[in-house]
Amino acid sequence: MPPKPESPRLPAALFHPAITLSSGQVFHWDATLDGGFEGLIGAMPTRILPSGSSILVPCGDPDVAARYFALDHPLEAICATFPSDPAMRAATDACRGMRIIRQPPWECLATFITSALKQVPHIRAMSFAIRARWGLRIETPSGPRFAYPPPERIAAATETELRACGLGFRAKHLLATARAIADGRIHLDAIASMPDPEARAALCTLPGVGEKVANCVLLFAFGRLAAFPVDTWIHRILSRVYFPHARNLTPKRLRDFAASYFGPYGGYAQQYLFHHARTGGLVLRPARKSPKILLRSPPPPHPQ
DNA sequence: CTCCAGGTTCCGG
DNA sequence: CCGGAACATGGA
Repeated sequence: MPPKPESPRLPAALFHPAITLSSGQVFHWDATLDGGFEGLIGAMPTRILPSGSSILVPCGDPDVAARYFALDHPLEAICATFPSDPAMRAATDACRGMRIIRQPPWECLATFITSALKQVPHIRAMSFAIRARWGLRIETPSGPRFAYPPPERIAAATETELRACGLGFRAKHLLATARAIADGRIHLDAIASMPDPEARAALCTLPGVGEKVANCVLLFAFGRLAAFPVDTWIHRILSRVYFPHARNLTPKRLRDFAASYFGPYGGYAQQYLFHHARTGGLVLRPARKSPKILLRSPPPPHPQ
């Protein structure tokens, strides 16, 4: 349905929803035919539609949307703090308007627990399966949607049921973490007010949460813009671009480098590098364990 | 068939 | 602190 003429309008001079919502920080939004997006912010049905230097909010609460999409982040100033090497500049140009959004902590944490060794489309599929099975059904103008189920709901599920959502070995981790939170052994809102190192350490006590997932939660839910998740892509980028001759890069060395090189908005820099590389802007061949050998002719058959 | 994916955990140097 | 291996599932 077309947006009503009186749709609330948010000023957003530098906000690119398509890049933001496809950049692998959140997984449950749908593009609409008119170039907008729809999804849930928590349990609030929301639709946004870019319109010039602002966005229309035909459905949902504009204030909630403004906070969720972090329209208060001073993007120009943030990008100005990035190091000015070629890779960083290219990524910054390619990702103009991408924002690090503020997700509800639990659904961010749970989703990234399921993300281990999965591709972005799989993470999305698992999120939808979990939502459809245990989430609150919410009617929206374009049909029903499902909120992410709270920890108590997942804590009451079985590992088998979670595996049926495609979680594999991640099912055990999500279940144990949901129970830790549902039982009150861990308080996410307490973590929200801790300094970065303490918050990171607290998150890492949860099953299925290591350095990388903890940093994703710090960055994508708690607005800790210096948090720098190192996944396979970022590992490749840092190795190839910044340590082209290093033999064995340890996680610790990459952490130390990232913290000092990318600065107070390292999380933004990380997300721009990640998305630019993942969308093909930075050509990075995956490191193969056994490099393929080019042959002039096909190898002869080799029956046993 | 093989390889890989927004990793974490557990184990032995 | 470091390197390896196991861990499920689905798509290329």
